[in-house]
Amino acid sequence: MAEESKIPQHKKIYEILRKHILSGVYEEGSLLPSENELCAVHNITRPTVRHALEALVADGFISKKQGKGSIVRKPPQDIGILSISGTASAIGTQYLQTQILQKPQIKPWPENFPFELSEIEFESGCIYMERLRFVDGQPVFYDINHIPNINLPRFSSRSFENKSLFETLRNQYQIEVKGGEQKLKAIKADKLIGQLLNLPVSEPVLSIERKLITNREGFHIYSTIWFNSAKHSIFGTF
Amino acid sequence: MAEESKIPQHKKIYEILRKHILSGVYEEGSLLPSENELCAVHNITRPTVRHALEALVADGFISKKQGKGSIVRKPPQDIGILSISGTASAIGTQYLQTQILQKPQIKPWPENFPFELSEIEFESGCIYMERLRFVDGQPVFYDINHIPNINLPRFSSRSFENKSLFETLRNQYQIEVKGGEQKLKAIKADKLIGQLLNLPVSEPVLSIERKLITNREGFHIYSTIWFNSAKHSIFGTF
DNA sequence: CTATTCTACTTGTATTTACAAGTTAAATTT
DNA sequence: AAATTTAACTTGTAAATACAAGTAGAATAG
Repeated sequence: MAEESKIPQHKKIYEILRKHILSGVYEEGSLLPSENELCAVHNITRPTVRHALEALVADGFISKKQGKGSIVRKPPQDIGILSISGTASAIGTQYLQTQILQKPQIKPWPENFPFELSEIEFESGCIYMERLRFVDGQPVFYDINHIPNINLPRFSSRSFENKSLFETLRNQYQIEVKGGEQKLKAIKADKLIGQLLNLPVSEPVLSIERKLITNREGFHIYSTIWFNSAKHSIFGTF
Repeated sequence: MAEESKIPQHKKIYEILRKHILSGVYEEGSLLPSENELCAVHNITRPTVRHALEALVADGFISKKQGKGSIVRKPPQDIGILSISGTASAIGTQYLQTQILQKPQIKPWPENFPFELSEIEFESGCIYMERLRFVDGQPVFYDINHIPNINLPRFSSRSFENKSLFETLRNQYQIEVKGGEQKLKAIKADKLIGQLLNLPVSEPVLSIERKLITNREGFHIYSTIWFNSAKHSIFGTF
């Protein structure tokens, strides 16, 4: 047989599965054939199949669950149009100063919370905090955070002045952000935002609402961020 | 020896290397110990080491080069503060209509182009195109694209009405977007942008400037996008 | 009928082995 | 001295194998 295959096996399997997911052969939420089935069908070994599947996981086409299988996800259609991947550093922490406007405080969830909460999240109440962050002495962004008060001993007494909230969660509580969703908008600054960010009212401000998914099932972090983009941009690599 | 290790080996190696990169044991741009060295030091096998390294690649801590080694990257510090990862679908292509304002056209690069170009990019000129995109009959975003005119036969005669520019590049030319950088701002609409997006002048508009890195070395895609966020948000999962 | 156990699946972890292919610098040849 | 070849690295691909661990449904015991 003529070996026209310069592309590796795992890449071929990746491409086949990717195409099938995008073209709807496998429906969203359904299971991919098991790794052993894929081995048999394509006549390759399991490590190779797993290599392909890991790439599909990394690219968001599937998620895997031990004992169950590989679940087809909503495909990241329209890739690149406005989409962003990877991890970005906004401005660089070294020049970023943080002022805590509201120390972590246990409260009930606000009414009309823009995201749907699970029962356990709702019953546990939330930890609320507000921060204002400065670059070169000028306020650049203001963020409020809602975190479910589930198994976070001593959290509200920790300092977040110079530490990243997320590094603390990772190091002290083994909570890692796995992904999330967000909405971006350009809006006019209202009176409060204008005051905080030192901007005239109705100047454009970038607003981000996000829900972050963590490695703890049902544990989400909710943030709203207002960004003063007059003198700075949000810069990100991905 | 007491086996207190419930966490897998590859995860342990990942954590060790991650910590060392973040704490500056390995400088940016330098090489990690080779896979075989890591095997010897930690007394594990190469597939396990590679598993850990693949995770580091996925998380942006290193990049790898065959024959050379694993290169330490600028760590994605400040993860989560304003950072975005994964792949997002902005609005969903099914409701998105595209109007080509300027068909792909070969031009020299504009003066004062905001990004630095490689010599080969500059000498080849660029393919320029403008699109206006609609949701529910209303203009939602306007984008201009600069693509280096390197080995893209028949490109300027292709239709992009209903296809994603990026899908075309992937399917017809095997060009894949591997990453990139971008700047986001909230700005006031000027006269032109206001006209195109059907907005009063000085309404807030979201602007994105991006440089995309592809699997072709030295081949980048440059885009500027203006987004009307009055009635829609940019929504993304990651 | 209910609760438990078992079994047959699934993916997860890990070793061992072998060769291919790209990179770099030393050794050799011209 | 310069160009070429070689050797010693590096990561990339891929097989064969084994067992661990989670899931779900069937079989069983109460």
